[in-house]
Amino acid sequence: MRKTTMKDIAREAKVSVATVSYVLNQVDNQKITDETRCRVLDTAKKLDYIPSLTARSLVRGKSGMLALLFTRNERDGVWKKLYYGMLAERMEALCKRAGYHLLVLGVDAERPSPDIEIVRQREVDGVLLADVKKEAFRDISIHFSMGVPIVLLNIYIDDPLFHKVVIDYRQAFALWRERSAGRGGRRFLVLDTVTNEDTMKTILDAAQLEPESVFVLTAGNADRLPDFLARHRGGRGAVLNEFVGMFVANASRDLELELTVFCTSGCAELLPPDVRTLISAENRGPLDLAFQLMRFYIDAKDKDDTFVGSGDAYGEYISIPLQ
Amino acid sequence: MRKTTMKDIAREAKVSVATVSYVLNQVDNQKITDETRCRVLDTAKKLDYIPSLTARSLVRGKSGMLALLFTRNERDGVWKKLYYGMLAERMEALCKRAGYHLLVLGVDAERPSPDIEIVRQREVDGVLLADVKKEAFRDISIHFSMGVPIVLLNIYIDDPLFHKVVIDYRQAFALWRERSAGRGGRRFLVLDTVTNEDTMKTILDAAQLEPESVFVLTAGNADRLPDFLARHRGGRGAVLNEFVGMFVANASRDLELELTVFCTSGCAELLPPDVRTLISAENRGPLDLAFQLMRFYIDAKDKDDTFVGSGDAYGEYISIPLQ
DNA sequence: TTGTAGGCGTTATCAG
DNA sequence: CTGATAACGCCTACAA
Repeated sequence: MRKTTMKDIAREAKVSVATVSYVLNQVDNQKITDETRCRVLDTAKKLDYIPSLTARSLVRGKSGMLALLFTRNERDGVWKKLYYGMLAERMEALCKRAGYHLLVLGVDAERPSPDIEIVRQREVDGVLLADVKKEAFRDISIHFSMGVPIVLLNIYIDDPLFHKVVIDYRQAFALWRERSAGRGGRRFLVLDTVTNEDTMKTILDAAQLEPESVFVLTAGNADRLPDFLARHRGGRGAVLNEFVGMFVANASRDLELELTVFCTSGCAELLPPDVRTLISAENRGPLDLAFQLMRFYIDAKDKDDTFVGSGDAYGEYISIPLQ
Repeated sequence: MRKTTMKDIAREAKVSVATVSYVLNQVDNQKITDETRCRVLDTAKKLDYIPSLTARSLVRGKSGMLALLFTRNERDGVWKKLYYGMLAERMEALCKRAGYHLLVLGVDAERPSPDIEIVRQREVDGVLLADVKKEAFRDISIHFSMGVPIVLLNIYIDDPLFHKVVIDYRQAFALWRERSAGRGGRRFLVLDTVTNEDTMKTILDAAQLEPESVFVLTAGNADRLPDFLARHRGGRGAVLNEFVGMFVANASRDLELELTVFCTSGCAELLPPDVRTLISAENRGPLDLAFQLMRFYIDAKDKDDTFVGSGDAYGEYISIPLQ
């Protein structure tokens, strides 16, 4: 037995498919008798009708799906995956509230193009992009220059074509230095891998630390972290994101460190009470703002086709301060 | 300027749409001249042709997407979200290798039906289901009784209709007791919220512990964990999953606990070296097996329509031992 | 070897 | 108020 379609309902309820469509979609500019409406609704229920979002997408030219894109990198450790996973989980919640479905797409660091194409193949309505290689942007701009609204999440890149929401690292590190000024001890920084080169550079510039005081957690070097931390015994450490923070906290027992974790994923609860935290205002992190921005551009595009791609509001960074 | 379609290519390359389709899909039962093939391929590239997976889905009757479903519960703490997120991240990797795209779907604990319907609306090809309420299964079986292959991930339920991959908790807890037999101290258990009642019961039965020695981490009670742990100073603790494990490790400094974490998400690296771990063989956890199983049933269904729904191989638990 | 045409399930534009 | 009917982009017998 095939899936029941509108045609089936129409036949059963003695009306036309058009009428069925009107009733089921509650089209308001069409007047339908209560009697027929009920008949349609009833037979729809009786036949266990399931609308086909595929067919709808085809005719509407958009899918009702949003995509989360992130780079899959060999060097990335578990912490990065936790970060992406959390992003997905939270984005799904946002999607649900907004009436969208979420497509999660890992992009191959070496060959980004085919993965990125999927966005257009599936007619995704909007994209959030997290941590992508600089070189990939050539491919990306080809795909997105006109068309799908796309917002970059915590990526610093000199391309006015994209909307960007970023952590204000300069401000955050300054605040960290200020807050931990009263105490002695060497300063250091522990962070996750960052695929995007410019973003990494921005972070390191803002940190104002010697290279030997910076530890980048990769898939393979976690065993060297304890040594690094021991060398900074009694020091003041900044840690980028909650997941790395949790790990560092665990690895730094009895080292009398003053840890400050930059909470960018809204999971400050994960951290033990003795570490300090820097959090975005009202706990509205980059994801929330990026999502909101994306929706804004989707709506704008729906209203006015000439809007997107004209370069109007592009190119601005939206910087999120931590406090 | 509209999206380029096959028709555009056909016109430009002076062939019919059928030929274009044959070439682009590499249909082998059709013989195409190398000359025309090249011409088609070239013009496709020139016109920047993007195939519409939407249209393809419509005609094929399936979408090329797999779904990860999980319940969103008010009581769930961050650890649960980490778990789901990790699931999503890893499942995406599996999907990519298998040539699928991943749809992530959070299900409202109170009103599961509408969320579950999406699977059919989008013509998803297969589903992995993680931790769903018992009552939801009535709705679920309506949707899935015939049709989409679905595998339950770590859910104990007395319904022979579903394929299930579960952790063998009885075995795991027995192993834990055996491994930690040499040491004194009270035993306890810390675990995440588990939405599915029968699963929770199975776990607690296998643990063989008094209620007061079990701590279920919810969104609101993390602050009471230190007290709980302190009451078990010097004891032997089992912890369910790496994320909770990390948190407990952090919260139990100087309490001289012997912690054993049941690693079900393949993230044992997250844990400090002084905690013990129980891991699935070859690090093939529930997710990997469930995914494999799902693919098997998808293939079976593709080959033979009468296969699925006949109840043949349904109802069996696939139990994963830890070691 | 290539072309024609019907259909996949919906939506939307016209007529009635 | 309701009904035909033409798209949407692609696939695939069946013809030529």
